Amino acid sequence: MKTLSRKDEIISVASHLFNEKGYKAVSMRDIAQAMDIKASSLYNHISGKQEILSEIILKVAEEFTFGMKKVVSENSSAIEKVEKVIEMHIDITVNYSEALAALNNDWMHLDNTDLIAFVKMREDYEENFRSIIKQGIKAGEIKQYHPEVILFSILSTLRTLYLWYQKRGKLDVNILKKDMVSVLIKGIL
Amino acid sequence: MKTLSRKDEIISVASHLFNEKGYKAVSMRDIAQAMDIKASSLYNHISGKQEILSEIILKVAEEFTFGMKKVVSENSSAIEKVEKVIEMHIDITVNYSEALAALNNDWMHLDNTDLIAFVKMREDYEENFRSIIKQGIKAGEIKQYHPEVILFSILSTLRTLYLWYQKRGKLDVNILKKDMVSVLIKGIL
DNA sequence: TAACAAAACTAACGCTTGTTAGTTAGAATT
DNA sequence: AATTCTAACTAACAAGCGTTAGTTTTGTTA
Repeated sequence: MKTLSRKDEIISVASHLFNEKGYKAVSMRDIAQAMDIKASSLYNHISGKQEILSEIILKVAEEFTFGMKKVVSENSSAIEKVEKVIEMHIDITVNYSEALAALNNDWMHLDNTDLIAFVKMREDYEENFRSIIKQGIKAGEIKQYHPEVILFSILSTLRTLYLWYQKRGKLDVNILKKDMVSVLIKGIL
Repeated sequence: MKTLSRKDEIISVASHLFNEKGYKAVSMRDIAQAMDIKASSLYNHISGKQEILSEIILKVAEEFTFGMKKVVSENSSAIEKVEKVIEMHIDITVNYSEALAALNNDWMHLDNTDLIAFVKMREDYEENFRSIIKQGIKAGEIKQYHPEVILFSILSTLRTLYLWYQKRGKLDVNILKKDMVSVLIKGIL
């Protein structure tokens, strides 16, 4: 196991604090204090507060983008693809649960190019998911509900999962996958 | 139609700004500027920034508490109660969509007694919902999934609804209710 | 052990924050 | 007409913010 670089430590500590109070409510002095150093020392490792935020958010956003790309390229039914997306979400949630707080609540504090990049990734992601659902409806695999309502319903649950995962003490991943797939899929078959 | 008091105007403007950027990212000067007055003038109507936040959040939280109390006291099946809860959520979302942003994302910035009161209301609310679901499972109306997973899945969707309602341009309430009830209920029958 | 790099420190900067004090202009009430 | 109320204003405060410059400590390598 590789040891964390000092920069990675900062990002990890910051993720934890952002998760609790949000980006704007956490100061550089807060982050430094949690590491038992002074705020100015942080600047030996990172260029500023913005860099911390964008590293946290964009890293996870890229995971989602990559995962979705993989699912879309697969040769399988729409329902199977939806299952894969659900499982991907759960895997990312388990590995990055604190970063997901920043991604969900603080993305609007990204600046300029990072903000644009993030919004684009998010829109593309949703559009890909929407396509899978539409395909499934057309193929008769999925009920004829408004695709937007199905998309919204599933995505809301997946995007909020990090909160419940943190609260209900780190549930078993495989059980979680099985239950979530059941509950989210059975309703649309 | 009663005209808004100056205090209510402040709360309305603040809700809008909190909805866009979050409580900590909005300054008293921002709120004042949006009303074309100076920040210090706000203090003729409210005691401070904290009061604005707690008025926004607690008012909606009490709506939820009241609505849930009403549903619980009804003499109807578990599934009917779940339907009522969904419809109540949609009604509140339509009437307070901007306040819901603060309730969901900024509740942790409430202080002392307000924070305690809010967390209690939230826990009670979830516990009531959980009971309805457990009843429904015991009565054979609802599938034998883990109650926590059903609770989480439905509640996530309802709690995030305000975001979609804002984005997809104010959908028709009755259509929304019908679709949401279908999608959320059919999966657990 | 001398040299070098990594990572901490102190001190301070200009700016923004929530809030207070004291004042003023206009409207409503007596 | 005199008084009170409402709601705005200017000016300032102490504290906190992100960040920079320059210096010192720490640990590794030659």
